[in-house]
Amino acid sequence: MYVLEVLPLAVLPPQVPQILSYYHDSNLPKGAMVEVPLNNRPVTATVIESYNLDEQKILVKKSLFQLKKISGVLSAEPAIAEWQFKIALWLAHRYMAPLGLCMKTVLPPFFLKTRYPIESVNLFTNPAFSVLPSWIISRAQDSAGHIKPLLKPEGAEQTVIIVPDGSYLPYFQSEFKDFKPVVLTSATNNKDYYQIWKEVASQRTRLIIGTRQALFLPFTNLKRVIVIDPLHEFYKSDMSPKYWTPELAEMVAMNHNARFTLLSPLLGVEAYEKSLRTEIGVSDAMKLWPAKISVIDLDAEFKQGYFVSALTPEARNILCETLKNKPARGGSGKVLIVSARRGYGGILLCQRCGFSFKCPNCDLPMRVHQGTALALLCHHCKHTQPYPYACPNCHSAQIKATGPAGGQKIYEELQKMMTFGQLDRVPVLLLDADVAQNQTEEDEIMNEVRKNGPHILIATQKIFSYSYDLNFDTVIIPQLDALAVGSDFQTTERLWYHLEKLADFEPKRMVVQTFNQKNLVSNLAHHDYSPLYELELSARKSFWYPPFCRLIKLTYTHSDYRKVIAAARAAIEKLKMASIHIKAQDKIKITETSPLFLQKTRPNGRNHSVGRGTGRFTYTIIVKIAPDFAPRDLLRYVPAQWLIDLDPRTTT
DNA sequence: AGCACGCCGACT
DNA sequence: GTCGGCGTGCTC
Repeated sequence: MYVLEVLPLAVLPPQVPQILSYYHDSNLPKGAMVEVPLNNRPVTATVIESYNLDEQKILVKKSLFQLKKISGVLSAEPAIAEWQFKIALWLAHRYMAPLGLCMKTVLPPFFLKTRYPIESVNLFTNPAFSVLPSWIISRAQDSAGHIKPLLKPEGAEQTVIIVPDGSYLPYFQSEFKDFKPVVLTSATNNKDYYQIWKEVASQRTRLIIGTRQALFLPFTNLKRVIVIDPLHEFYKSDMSPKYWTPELAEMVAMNHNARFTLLSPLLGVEAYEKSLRTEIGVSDAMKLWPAKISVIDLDAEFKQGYFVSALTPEARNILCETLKNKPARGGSGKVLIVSARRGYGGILLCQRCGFSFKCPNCDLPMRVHQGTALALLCHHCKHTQPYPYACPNCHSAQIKATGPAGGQKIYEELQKMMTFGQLDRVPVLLLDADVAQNQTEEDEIMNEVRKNGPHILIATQKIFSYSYDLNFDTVIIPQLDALAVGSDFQTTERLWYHLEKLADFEPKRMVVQTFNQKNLVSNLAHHDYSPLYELELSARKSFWYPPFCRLIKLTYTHSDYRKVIAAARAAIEKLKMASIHIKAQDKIKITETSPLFLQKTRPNGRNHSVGRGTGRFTYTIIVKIAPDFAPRDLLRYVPAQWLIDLDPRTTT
């Protein structure tokens, strides 16, 4: 009789051991696949270790519980390679995620459906995390031009280029077509995926371009890992394990002793800080801001009473000029207006009593939208209701929309200008989540924009994905401040990032309207970041934010308000006790927020049908820990059912 | 996370 | 009587 230590490919709660023991009548190698009974249901599992029961004299565990027999063998040969185990372990450890889930994340979608080649090349001869410089090029303009010198077409060396999402692919695919790249995305079907897998394993492929799952391919001679636009928010996985793709990419690069390169429009505060301490190479290919920037002070405009439309008179003039002077200046006459919001305008407020119109489901402010008529739409649950004509609280008719103008409002303003002959008639296009509900619709709009001749495109942040293969003569930001609303300690950094991304459109003119960021913009124009980083770092230091601490986001969701409060109290109490118990009070800070009412996201089984409301409450606890404190030591005490997000992207 | 078990209300 | 909703607890 043998005992198998197996890892079930299922989600096990963090406080339960992730590796379980079963009986089997024969020996099985690591990576073999079995089916085991887990809580009376069959689950696939992979063998981690097996030993002969007779040889193992000290089986203390045996007294604690009755071992069960495995219910079947799916593959007596290893189906999971050592390198896949290694990545899964790293993910589980780094992000405090269930190991079985991490294993599943690493495996290809055709796993157990088709036999696939198991890695035979002896990898990982290097000690983990050997010191290897990370190269950061803080300029993404002409990305392909920066990458090409790194690639060597001869030999069998492999390079992987990681992009945030599929919209980056056409540009890179065509730029590197001489290298015959294979492309892997979440849209790749199983058959193609399998083909790519085999080609990569046999070193027939030298260049792989893909989204994050390309990091799980069976590289055999990986020499370069390049991450495009590493500050992009899409790089944070929204499903557990919530890994940060550039970090995973760096781990993969280290395992293969490959050169690791980040290509970003902005270095970023944390990388800047890292570059002060370590030997990472930073190369900034961008010395001058390409555009002539006009900064317009919205405060002053407001005081003068001109502030009635999304575009100030100066912005309108520059817009008119761009369209008029296009042939003379040899430009394309294309204008991009970056709107912060979907829809028509901001939120609705009663001017008399201050009543604000909130979503009956979510308790979040409704946004003004323009359909066949003006209406209110909840951006969270899509609930819609007619535009009110009076305040339901005080019956006053003085209802006013406040907040930044949405794309629809800007569109309307431009149409008016054209009707009154203030602006040349050119096609005006709108790109936001309302107009482009799927990729096909988005492609249609973007193809229209790419056509020759002047266009005005009003777009939300969606447009940033196209910064590699699109140019605009003029870029207008009606309200810069609004691009970072809802952000937290990273607000300033996000604004720098957005501005630098806009520079990738290589505009000749840029108009930035802002309330609070006048100095920021003029500093950017000189492209002198060090003082900005130093200032930002000192702010982060005094408020104890990354990189001076690490953040952990804990969330609890339930439909019953009282349960959320009770769970939050209990969790906070437990964590505080624990930090005293492990004598780490000075390394841990626990921040509690107020519960937020949210629309339920998925109607899954239990836990949410108390009362007749459809909503769910979410409570967020932010824990700050010192960088040298091991998160595991505290997170052991987090009660079950709390979601753990280590190094979260946002704190809300 | 799933899924079984077990306890109280409606109904052929 | 028992069917089934849903709260509770466990996973070698």
